[in-house]
Amino acid sequence: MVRTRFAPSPTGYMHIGNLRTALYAYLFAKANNGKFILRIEDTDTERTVEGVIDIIYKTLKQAGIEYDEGPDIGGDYGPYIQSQRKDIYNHYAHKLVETGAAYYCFCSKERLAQLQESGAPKYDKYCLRNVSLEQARSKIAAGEPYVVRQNIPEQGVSSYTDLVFGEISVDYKDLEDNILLKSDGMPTYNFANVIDDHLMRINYVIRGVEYLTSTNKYNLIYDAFGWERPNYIHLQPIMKDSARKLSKRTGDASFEDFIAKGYLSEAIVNYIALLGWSPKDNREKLSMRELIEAFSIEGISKSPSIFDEPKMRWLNSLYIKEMPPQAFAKKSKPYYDALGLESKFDYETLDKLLQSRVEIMSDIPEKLKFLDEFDNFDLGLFENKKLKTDKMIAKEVLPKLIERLKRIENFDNNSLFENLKEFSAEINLKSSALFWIMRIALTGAQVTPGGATEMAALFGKERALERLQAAYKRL
RNA sequence: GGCCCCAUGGUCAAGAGGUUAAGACACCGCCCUUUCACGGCGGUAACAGGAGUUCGAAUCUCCUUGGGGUCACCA
Repeated sequence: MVRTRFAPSPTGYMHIGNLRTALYAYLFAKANNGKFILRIEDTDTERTVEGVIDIIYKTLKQAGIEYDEGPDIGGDYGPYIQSQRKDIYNHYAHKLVETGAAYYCFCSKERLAQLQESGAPKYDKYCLRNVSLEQARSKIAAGEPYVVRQNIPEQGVSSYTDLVFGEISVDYKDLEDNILLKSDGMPTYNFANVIDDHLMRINYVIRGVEYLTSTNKYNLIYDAFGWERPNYIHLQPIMKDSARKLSKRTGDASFEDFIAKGYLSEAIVNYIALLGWSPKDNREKLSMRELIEAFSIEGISKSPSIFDEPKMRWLNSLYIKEMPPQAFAKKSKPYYDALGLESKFDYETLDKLLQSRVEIMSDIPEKLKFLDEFDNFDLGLFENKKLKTDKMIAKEVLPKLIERLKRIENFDNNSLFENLKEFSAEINLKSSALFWIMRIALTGAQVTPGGATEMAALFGKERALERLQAAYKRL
């Protein structure tokens, strides 16, 4: 049974890179009928931010990434919050010391700082060499603060096979005796991840490349306990540009920012799935179901990928177009309300016009700008070289058009269109030219979410005539 | 700087010794058309550089260059 996990530390908002890591771990588990576990890594009490755990729950839920075990839903291997597992880490830390794979260290921060200043490349194993286990135990019994350090062999090479990068070997001399258990009794990531992954039966560890090299150290701990090492899948980061990682700190959008911007969660998930992984076929648009079916390690990229919002926009527009009208209505309403359109316009009509033209929901205000920016539009817009229209022709046509419209009862798009098409023949003007003039006079905008008759229908007879008259007056 | 990793168009990416080097986004053009959008058709654009190996290299090896990661009582 494949078991993967997503193990965020609750230190800030969930950004796109984190979400993608969670997504891949989820997809891999589900692609193999396995389990996906959520674990909260809050061992750094300083950096832990209140309330972030809820954001994590919420974001995963919203993104459709369902975990089988986790803090809020339980499971057989809990607790799933590291700060609640302190005793477990302590137990194993002392056990590890007994095996010789770790040792107690009493060095002060000052000595450590001095060591570093003196140019030492890493910790010098002072306490391993100068403090016997018995001495250490009595110091601890006496209440002296201590940490537990990993005892990295002084010679040799460590290696393992990453499922995407292949064999990764590192010389032990390039590895440091990192702290496993801090003086506050909390474990560091270096220790907790191993203990928990083993205890929680995680057999595929999927995480960022920043752990690619240090995984060699973690394997030493598995070995010391006689535990089976998991499989590893390391992921390159998502970049803002070729030099910078995407990060909340540099003001890059988080999942919820994109949601707020009017992206659909399905589109975001779809897009980030494709950033660093590709299916064997050419599909670009995949549902969660399809992602699960298509996901495989071979498709994972070995190089970082740059986040490209225009492509996500395009994907989003695909999802918007296929939304049921009611779903679109639900999303568009807040935007209409914010523009103060309530009771002025028929939302259903607006929806029909906009659903195929909007890429992300927040495009709506821009697309509807012509509704209130009308009075002083540029009269030069009447000029259209291809259709051979200009102000003069508009001035000539508009009064006739107004008279004609006055006599039309049905102000729905189709009736208007048929009627005015005939009208254009009667006055001997190309229908496209007539519609151009009419649309400009009606909206004052070069670009509108629909043609002349659609705009007229949107305004309704009374307001359409008012606008046409106002435009005529200015000519 | 030491160590580890990576390198195909502007971006995402197929490609695993022999291809006219896919496809998508973006961009440009044409068509459709009551504007715009959608849709359809087409176009511009890439194997970082240099040595090898080989009959043959985007694919294998080495070097250079560029980029990323890592060297915390952070994860």
